[in-house]
Amino acid sequence: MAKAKRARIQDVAEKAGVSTMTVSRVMSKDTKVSAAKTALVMAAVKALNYRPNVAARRLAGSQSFLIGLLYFDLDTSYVSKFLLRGLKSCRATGHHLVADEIDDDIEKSIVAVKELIEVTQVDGIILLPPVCDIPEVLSTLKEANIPFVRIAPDSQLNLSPYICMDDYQAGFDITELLIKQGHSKIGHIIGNPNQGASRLRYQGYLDALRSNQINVPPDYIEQGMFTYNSGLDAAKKMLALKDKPTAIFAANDEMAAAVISAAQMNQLIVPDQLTVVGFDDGHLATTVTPHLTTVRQPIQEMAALAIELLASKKFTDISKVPSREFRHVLDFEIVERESSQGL
Amino acid sequence: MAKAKRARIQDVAEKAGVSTMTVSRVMSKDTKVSAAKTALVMAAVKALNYRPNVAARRLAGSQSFLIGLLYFDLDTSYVSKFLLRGLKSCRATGHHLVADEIDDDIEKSIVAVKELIEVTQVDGIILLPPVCDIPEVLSTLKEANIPFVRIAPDSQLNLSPYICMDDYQAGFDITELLIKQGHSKIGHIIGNPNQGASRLRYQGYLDALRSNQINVPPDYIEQGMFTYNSGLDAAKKMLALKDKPTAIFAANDEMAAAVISAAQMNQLIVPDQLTVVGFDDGHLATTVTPHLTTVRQPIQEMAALAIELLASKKFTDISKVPSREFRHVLDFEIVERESSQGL
DNA sequence: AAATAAAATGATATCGCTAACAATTCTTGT
DNA sequence: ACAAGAATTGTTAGCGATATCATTTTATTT
Repeated sequence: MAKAKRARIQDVAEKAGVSTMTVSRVMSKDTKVSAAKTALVMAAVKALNYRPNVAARRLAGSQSFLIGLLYFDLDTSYVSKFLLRGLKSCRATGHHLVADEIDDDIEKSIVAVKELIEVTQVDGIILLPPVCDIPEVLSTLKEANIPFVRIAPDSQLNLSPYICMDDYQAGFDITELLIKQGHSKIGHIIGNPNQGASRLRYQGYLDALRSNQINVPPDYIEQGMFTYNSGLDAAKKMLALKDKPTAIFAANDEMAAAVISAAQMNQLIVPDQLTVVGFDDGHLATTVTPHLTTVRQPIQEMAALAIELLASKKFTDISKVPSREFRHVLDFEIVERESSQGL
Repeated sequence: MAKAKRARIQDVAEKAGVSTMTVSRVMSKDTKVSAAKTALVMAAVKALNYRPNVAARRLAGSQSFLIGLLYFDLDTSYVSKFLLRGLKSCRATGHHLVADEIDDDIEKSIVAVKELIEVTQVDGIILLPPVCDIPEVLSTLKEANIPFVRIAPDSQLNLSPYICMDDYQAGFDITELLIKQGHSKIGHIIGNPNQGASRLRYQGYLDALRSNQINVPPDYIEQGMFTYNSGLDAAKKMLALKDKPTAIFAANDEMAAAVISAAQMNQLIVPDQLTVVGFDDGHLATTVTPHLTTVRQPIQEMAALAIELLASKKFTDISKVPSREFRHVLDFEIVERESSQGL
């Protein structure tokens, strides 16, 4: 079987007995084409295994098929997971990803964003946390009238479509898991107060305790910053208590890893003498010993959905979409590993 | 100042007083154009700030302006550093990156590679370690006659251009740093024996000791696997010795982090009672406490160079390039942090 | 210096698709 | 049932570059 050349739009048009424009319309799902012709075209597309030539579309049309990604390099693992999956999804739609780092120098970053929009002509932009909550970035995008999707934003939820997971519920569930295992002396290390997720996870923790009629002393709750060091400090304090907790829920894996280190310094065996659970399921979760029980964030799924939303052009004219359709909540998953155990 | 539309090749041609083909030739550095015309064109290009339209080039020409990246998800931080920088470099040349994961299922992976070549029509491929040493992948690429660049390959160095750092020298230098600081009881945890870098770092360590007339007992050398756990086991053994080392050089940061944990379990203060150095300068290096003294791998620089090589088309016809030009060695850097200290 | 070969340059026809508008068919009100 | 308007479909002309081949210029040989 000789390798046939890639089918072109004309081949499809001929096979379906319609004009190329009709095929083009079907492919871009844009204008309305009668159901009958749509079916004909779809059949021809499938038969010929037709996939539009992206270069030609870009040249002829007004779309660039480029999607921008703005990130802040706090957590490389988060960014890279997102990126790798995003790249994959892009391939399916013929889009390409253009990534740009936002740093502490907001002014300079804004210039970079503007350049991204003007020079690269992206069709849409994805904002990773915490970029998705920088007012200057948001207003720049609004002004430029560029569609954008935010990942796990913390504020101004009616501003754009966004994708998130239910941090509150996850905090609740993982705390309740500990309770079901017989723990009642459960400590918590709160995450960086600047990030909304910290608050939600903390609230979930509190409510899980409350709904099970469990009281914990204020010493069982420490403020962390999502960093290893902050987790270490918090854990040291908590483990120095006369009546120490039997389980500690850290608001991310990095701090949970620190709790394990602190426990080891105190000759406490995890999980026998102290249960530790984290949040994120990043690389660290399976790096430290014992491996962390944690909440798996659906980062890959978020990436796929973000690309899909932007590619669908559903939000191209954002004013036509009721803001209640902005919210996309993805499921999380609790991954039980060796760092937790019943009493 | 009204925003002028982007200059096209025709604008440049007119301004330079030549044909569009001449401009095209200059832009793609392909055929020879007289020095005089080249200068004219370059001047016009600069004056108009002309940048070729990638979509048009792709449509008209035979290049796809796509570069494939094959990775194996061993070390997310490595991949993502590479990716982020690669994406940036691509923007400059108008290329795009298509990433594909290779996993343990080699057969399936080969299919994926073939698809990458045929469907995506990449102009070239970058192989990250350890993909760059999988014979099946290499032979597939050779057969398809696709230009490729390997990053830190271990074998068959005359097969393709490659980019690496001098692992041997880095192992030598960091060991000598410890010696200069007064250490002579220096242990080493060897990396995964399947990766050539392990051997080179180990050899550098040995030679640094030898050239300083230092002998260490065989107990000071342990085999690790580049994983945290393997490092932990190795460190425990070494720290249980009656005459323990005063410094340990682990062949990567992950194992070095484990050494620090082991030290803490043994009530040893790092760096006062034990100096620990790693290799990589990944995320972990500044996550653990104390921060690791380590060798910074020039990953970003490697990414930039890889894209540059592929974009330059210098290696399009690999048979015309003497294999001595394959080798590109980039400088490393020793980063001193708190985990090391003189005696 | 004429003849020939080699190198540099230019003209033209696409590449595969969509924008913009023209033509056709289908609704619908009266 | 017929005209006016709405919805669908088709026609044509590029988008901005390169491939290919034709032409001109320059270098080389005798």
